[in-house]
Parts: sequence; C-alpha cells; structure tokens
Amino acid sequence: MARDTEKRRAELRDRLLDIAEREVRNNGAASLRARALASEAGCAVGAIYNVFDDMTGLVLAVNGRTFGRLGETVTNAVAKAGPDPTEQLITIARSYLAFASTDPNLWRALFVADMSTDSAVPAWYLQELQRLFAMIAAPLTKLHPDAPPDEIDLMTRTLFSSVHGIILLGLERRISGVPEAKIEEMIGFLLRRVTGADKGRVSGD
Amino acid sequence: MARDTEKRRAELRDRLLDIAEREVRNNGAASLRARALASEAGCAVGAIYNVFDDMTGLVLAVNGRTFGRLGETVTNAVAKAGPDPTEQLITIARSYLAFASTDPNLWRALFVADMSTDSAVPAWYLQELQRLFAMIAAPLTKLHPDAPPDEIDLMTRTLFSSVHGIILLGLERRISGVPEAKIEEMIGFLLRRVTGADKGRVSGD
DNA sequence: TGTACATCAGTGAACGCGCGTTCACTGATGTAC
DNA sequence: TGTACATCAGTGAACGCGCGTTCACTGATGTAC
Repeated sequence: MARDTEKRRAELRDRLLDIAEREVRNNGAASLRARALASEAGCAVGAIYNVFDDMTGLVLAVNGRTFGRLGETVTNAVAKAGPDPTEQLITIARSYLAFASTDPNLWRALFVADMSTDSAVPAWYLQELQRLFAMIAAPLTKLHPDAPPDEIDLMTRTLFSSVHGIILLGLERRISGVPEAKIEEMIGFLLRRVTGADKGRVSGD
Repeated sequence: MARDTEKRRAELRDRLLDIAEREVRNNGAASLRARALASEAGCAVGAIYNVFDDMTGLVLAVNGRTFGRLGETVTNAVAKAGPDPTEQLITIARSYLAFASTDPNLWRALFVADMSTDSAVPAWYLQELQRLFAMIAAPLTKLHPDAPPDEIDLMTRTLFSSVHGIILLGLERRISGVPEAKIEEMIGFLLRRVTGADKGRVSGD
C-alpha cells in the first residue's frame, strides 16, 4: 500500500475528527456516539477503529486540537499585552476565560476525569499544561525575581486553579458562582490583589 | 395504614440511603446501581421506587446529607476560630478542604452536573450554598464595613470559587494542580493576599 | 500494457454487556363491623 | 375476640433502550512479473 491509501486514511481521520469536534462543541463529549459519527462521516462503524484505537482515543485527539487552539489563543493574547506583569497575568486569565466561554463543552472535555482506565494522562497533555503554566510563571518571576523556582511553580498552579475555579463555577448555571457578566471583573480583582498591584479597594479598577 | 408501616418505610429509606452513601463515598456517584443497592438492602429493585422517585432522587438525598455534614463541619470550625476576619476565612477554607479531602467522592457528587434533565437544582441545594456563602460573607463584611452588600456577595463567590478550584485540581491526580500537601499553604497564601493581611512575601506565614 | 496475486481499508451484522424503570401480581398489615 | 375486606408495601421478571467493540467477509487498490 502507499500514497493514495495513506492519504485516504488521513482524510478519514480528519473527517472523523472534524465531526467529533463539532459534536463535542455542540453537545459535550458525553454525547459522542460511534454509530452517529460513522453515519455522519459516511463510513462504517468499524472504520473508526482502523483510524483510532477506540472512542477514548478519538476524544483525546479532539482534546489535542482544543489544547492547541487554547495555547495559541493565550500566546497571541500575551504577545499583545504590555510589559506590566500584573496586566500580563490578567491578559492570560482573560484569554483563558474567553476561550472557555466561547466553547465551554470543548473546554470542559479537557478536564473530564473519565479518560478512565489506567495509566492516566498522555504525556503531551501534561506538556500542554506546562506550556500554559510557563506563560503564567514568566510574569510571576518578574514580580518576584528572588523567589525560588518551586515557589513560583506553586504560585502558578495556585493562580491557575483559582481562575479555573472561578470560571468553572461561573459558567455552570446550576451552581451560583460568580455571575458570568462579572467573572472578568472578579478575576482582575483577584489577580491584582494577589500580585499586590491593588492594595486598598474592594472591587477592580 | 399507619404507624408500623410508616416506620418500616422510613427504615427502608434510611437503609437505602446508608448503603447508597457508602457506595458514593467509596466509588463515586457514577457507580451507584439500582440492582446492587436493592440486593445489599435485602429488598427488591422495585421497592426503591416506593421510597424514592428514582435513582437521581436517591443521589440528591445523599447529597442532602453530605451538605448537612459539610455545613456542620464549617460552622463548628468557624465557631472555634478567633476574631480576626482573615483567619476566619482561612479557617473556613481549611475546613472545606478537610471535608473535601476526607470524602472526595461525596464532595464531588455535590457538584456533578448530571442531575441532568430539566429544572435544575432543588431549592434546598441553593439554600445550603447560601449558608456557606453567609459564613464567608461575615468576615468579609468585617474587613470591608463600607462595601455594599452585592460587592461583598461578589467577593464571597470569587473567594469560594477560587478555593474550590484549588482544591478541585489539587485533589485530581490526573491534572497537575497544586500538590495535595501544599494546598493548605496555598489557600492561606491566597486568602491573606486577597484580604491584604500579607502584603509583601511570596509564600504564606 | 496485461495478468495473477496479495494486501488491507472498509463493511455492518452480531456480540456482549449493563442499566433504570415498570407493572401485574402477592401477601402481610391494618380497618370496619 | 373474630371475621370479611381493603390497602398498599413489596416483589422480581420483563421491557426497552443504548452502547462500544469485534470479526468474518468483500472488493478496491497496489505490487510483481
């Protein structure tokens, strides 16, 4: 076999990935179905398994794309930001929020525990997270030039988790977190407080 | 019908609730099964439906208990805390963390989106959250006596979501959040920074 | 260019599984007299 | 206390559903000569 066949394989893979991504975006990862996918792609159910290990592998592939776009989004945003470290942090958080609220289902799929069985997360998953963390760590290091790296790392994870939590509960309609319209403001408030850029007032700005 | 029958009903309800709670605690809400439950309780599957609307209702009942214990835990902790508002906030967060890490599955069940269908969260759910929020709002009001109530409310939700996020990702082994051993330290750091009780240093204490 | 053969992408019916919920039925429990 | 009757807690087989994955098979595609 060669060229043509390989190409067709790749095309099928892409097609399935596109459709799966659309489904996850619209209805969440939980509603992805092998049969529906195959029927939309115009192939047999079995064909999926020629191109992906299983449905979990497919979701992982979707998540790979999502992570890529997320990284890009944040990178672009931070590149346009000014030199002030606090504002850089806010920019990162703001673009993270924008990403999450544009495609909440794709975003949530990144953190769905399932991926169930055994060995945990693929390596590239953690690498993508590291990439995000590195972008947060940079301005933090500027703010605290003397802090040892593992203290920076802890702060990074703390801030990331905090902002993640605010967005998570805020986007969740069921639980009354920070109202969606106020999330951005509250993230700015939190970050300015933590970095010490705003010492006195209660609300942001 | 009367007394005896009612009592037996109540006993069955309690028994089912106990078993369900144990199952959720040990293996998570997702692994609750009607048949297994009935067989452990020594009754027929159908009997479950004499006492609960459906399996969702059962999980809700488990969550009700969990919420009760959570509220109690936090109330007790805060009652023992000193007068300093920042330390009160830290106490609340710390007891929230202790609760979550003691019974992560029960805790997670409180926030599982499922509860799927339609009309959202039962009223008492939101009331329990309000109770928690009120405990956070009290020290915040002490810190900012002049802040209007809705600003206090926003801060409350912001802090709650932040701490929730730190705990969530920290307890999640897959994703590298704040390492479990450091969560408490980082929550203290965050809260002191936000309240302004610690202006200069990077790490807590 | 043509022919014989091999490979393997692609097929889709069938497998195997698990589940929540229902409902016709039973029998113990309670009521009425 | 005893008897006839009504209620409804409790039963569990059966319903209805949906799903991921497999695998014997086919036919198009590519290779070798």
